Amino acid sequence: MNVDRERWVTRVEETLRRSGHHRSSARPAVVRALAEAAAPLTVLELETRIRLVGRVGRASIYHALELLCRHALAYRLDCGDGQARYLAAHADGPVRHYLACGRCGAMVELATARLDRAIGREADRLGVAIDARPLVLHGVCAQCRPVHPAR
Amino acid sequence: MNVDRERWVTRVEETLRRSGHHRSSARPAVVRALAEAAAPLTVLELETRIRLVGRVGRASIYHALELLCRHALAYRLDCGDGQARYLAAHADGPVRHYLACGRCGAMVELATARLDRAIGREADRLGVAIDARPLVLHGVCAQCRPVHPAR
DNA sequence: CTGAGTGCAAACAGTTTGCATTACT
DNA sequence: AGTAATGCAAACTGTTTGCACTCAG
Repeated sequence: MNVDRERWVTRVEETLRRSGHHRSSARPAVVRALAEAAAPLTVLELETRIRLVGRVGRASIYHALELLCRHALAYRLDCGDGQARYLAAHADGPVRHYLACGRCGAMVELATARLDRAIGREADRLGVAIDARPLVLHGVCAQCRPVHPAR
Repeated sequence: MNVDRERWVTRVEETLRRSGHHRSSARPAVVRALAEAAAPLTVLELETRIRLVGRVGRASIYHALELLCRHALAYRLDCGDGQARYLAAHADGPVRHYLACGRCGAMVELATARLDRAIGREADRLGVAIDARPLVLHGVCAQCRPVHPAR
């Protein structure tokens, strides 16, 4: 929702400002692109979107993403295709998990509750701590399935 | 267990033989190293172990692993540290999931049942297919936890 | 003899880093 | 003025590929 995105942008700017970071051109562009993204984006996708507005060096994008992740303002996802994807870390609610469709490449959002509960129980049982970070499962989305398109 | 490993090696050799693949020096070394591994191994780790016995080119290791994965005889795991890890795909029982300890790097095996059930339900609900492949969660293992070392 | 395997070296892709320049505060 | 950000270019890392040579079937 748009409100969430606004709120996230605000939180990012405030967090970084309080940490003594300047507010210049490149990073805000990355933040804006991440905020408007419907799904996790690769660095190249981010760059493409940002280039629609202005020129930004790739190194700056990496710098910005690293900063965001370090402050837990964004997540870096590993989708298994050799390039990282980045996602805004909205503060409200639990982390979202995704299904990466091996056919069309879509990232389908999964319901978290059940999964998180199972993960939490397993963590308790083993006495380990499991990070609350987005999970990427692999499979085939509903649209791409050969039979039973829905169900 | 050793029986499983033996069985896996046999299955690998038979599967590849039936697919018209030769049986030469490098690949069997990779298979042996994978069979004896207690946890998923990186290519470098594999290479190191293989070098204890004889010389094998890195390209051959990659070739062999690609072949194994293509035949679903091994899994390639993404642990988020930029290098793939490989794991023998034992035929018996469900896939194993792991916790990668962010502190010591250990790969702790998780119980699959609960997790798989949650994943299966979510797949049904959304009408998607989710691959049965090993999952890598991130966190801190029991030994590395600051408080509550066990529990 | 044929087709697969091997392994060196070179190519590649994504990411990271060095550093001089620019810009914010 | 002082400190962080930018962005080019170069370095790095893990992985893939081209290819000549070797070897199993």
